[in-house]
Amino acid sequence: MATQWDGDIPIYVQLYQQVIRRILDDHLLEGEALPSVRKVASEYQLNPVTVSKAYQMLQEEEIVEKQRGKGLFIKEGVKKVILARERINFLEKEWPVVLDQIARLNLSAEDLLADRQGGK
Amino acid sequence: MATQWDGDIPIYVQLYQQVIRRILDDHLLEGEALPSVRKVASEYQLNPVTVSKAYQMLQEEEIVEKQRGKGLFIKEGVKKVILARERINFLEKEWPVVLDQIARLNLSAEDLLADRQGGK
DNA sequence: GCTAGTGTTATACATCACCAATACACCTAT
DNA sequence: ATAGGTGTATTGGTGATGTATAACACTAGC
Repeated sequence: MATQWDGDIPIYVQLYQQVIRRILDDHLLEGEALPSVRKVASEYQLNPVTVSKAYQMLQEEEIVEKQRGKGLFIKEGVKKVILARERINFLEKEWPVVLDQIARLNLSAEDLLADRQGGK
Repeated sequence: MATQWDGDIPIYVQLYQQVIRRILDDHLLEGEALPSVRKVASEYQLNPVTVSKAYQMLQEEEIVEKQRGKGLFIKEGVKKVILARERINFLEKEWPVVLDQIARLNLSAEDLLADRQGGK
């Protein structure tokens, strides 16, 4: 889905982030298998090892489980954990920086949040 | 002021960003000289060439002007230009990504605006 | 003229992250 | 057993980053 890569971020990190996003968006469901490294690699014109590197991050974080010779599977109950973790990370790390920038640019966070559409 | 460097971003880019921020925050004023490369280098334990690299970016963007043998000086009228440029960049590139993430994490305006400090 | 201050350039160097090519180990089905 | 599907360990190349060192050209003050 990432039409192009952000040259400032390693591709395998972007792939990792994509999986996280797809889990949160219910495009990847718990219990499902990740697309194979070779499939992703051919889809994006990458080396399978590059994809594997992204998948290793997911294993280290216990988001995904390896079944030898079969593939990687999304663990049960993981969406909830990711959601909680990402919320904390966003609120503590990313959002304060954004707020700083908003203030520096003399913009209003209230206005920006109010102006979004489809918000509920 | 950056107590530590963000390992994911080249130091010279962070130095560049710092100058931009200091101009917007009125810590660096139009007409003023930038601190010399050697001073900054010694302050942060860096190589002068690394600092120079940041200063070159500022020259290429016409934010700063070289006076041979004297130093680099912030051009007049530049704050306004930077502010406009940064606003556009923020609204078109950064903010949409932030909004996406906010939606994905089901965060509300209350969550985001609750207890921030220094608000005006 | 001399000295000390500007930024810049050139060279060499070490290090590291990134990514690709290859080969390997494993599982499953036929 | 063979073929085709998993992920991955290894190796090597490339480029970016930052340092070290030195030299250069210019300005300012004495």
